[in-house]
Amino acid sequence: MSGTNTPLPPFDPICPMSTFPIQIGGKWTAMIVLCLESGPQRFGTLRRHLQPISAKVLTETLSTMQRDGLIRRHLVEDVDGCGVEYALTSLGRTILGLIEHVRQWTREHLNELLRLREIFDSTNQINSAS
Amino acid sequence: MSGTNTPLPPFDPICPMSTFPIQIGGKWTAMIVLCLESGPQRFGTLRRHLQPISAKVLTETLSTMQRDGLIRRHLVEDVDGCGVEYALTSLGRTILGLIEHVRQWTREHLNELLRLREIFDSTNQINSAS
DNA sequence: CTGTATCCCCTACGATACTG
DNA sequence: CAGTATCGTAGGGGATACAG
Repeated sequence: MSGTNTPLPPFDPICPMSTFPIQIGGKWTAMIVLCLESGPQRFGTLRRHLQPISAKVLTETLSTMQRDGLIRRHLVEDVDGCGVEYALTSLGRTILGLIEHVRQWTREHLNELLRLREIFDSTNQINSAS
Repeated sequence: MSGTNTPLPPFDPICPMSTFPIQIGGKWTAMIVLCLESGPQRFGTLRRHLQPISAKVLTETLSTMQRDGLIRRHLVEDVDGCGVEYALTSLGRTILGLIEHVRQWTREHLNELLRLREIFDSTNQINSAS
């Protein structure tokens, strides 16, 4: 009823690039590709969907992706005026395959990596006091 | 005879991460994994092999990789004294698969991406004079 | 709604010099 | 040979405010 809900799910925790950074393009590129997988999205929708992202960074990333031919931008007619939509190109869709491989690796091996990291950190007590 | 040549090829130009950054770990992580694919390597050999890398960054990267269980470090006996060798662990070997996928994507799609980028840049003449 | 324009900050990365 | 110790830097990312 309220109508302004995001039409997409709140965003699935993907491969946690913070713990082991496997990055495709910028920090948000892969997530944007995933957001666009099921169809074109508006700027505002992407923004809400990617939550803590700033307008500036989203604009920058989308611009770079358009430059590289990963997405296409087109205007849409809205009730209250102008709107913009972003859609994956066929080249952009090829990124989906890459992401899938990354996610698969993550599913299979990230836990072990994290476990070994913890063991290493607790073995070599580097920082405890100053 | 001279003996100090790098036993490995000068380094194959991999997926040019500078033109389209697809990064696994740090800037050099993937390349180090590739260097170690065919067997353990000494610190100095890696250094020469990765050429413009600084000792500090190489040390840092190797340390991180060891922490994450991607490589193992062990001492070796040399003619003139101490030496160190780095070798891939089984977990580290799983990265090879990831890299292969990235390289395949690169082979198949990077040229098109670069072409589209050039077209975009020449169409939107952004920077020419001030 | 869809962006620009600033400003700031932090972290990789790099250059250089020095040590066991 | 295999690193440490410093110092410096560039740029990616973030917060906030403003504009068409």
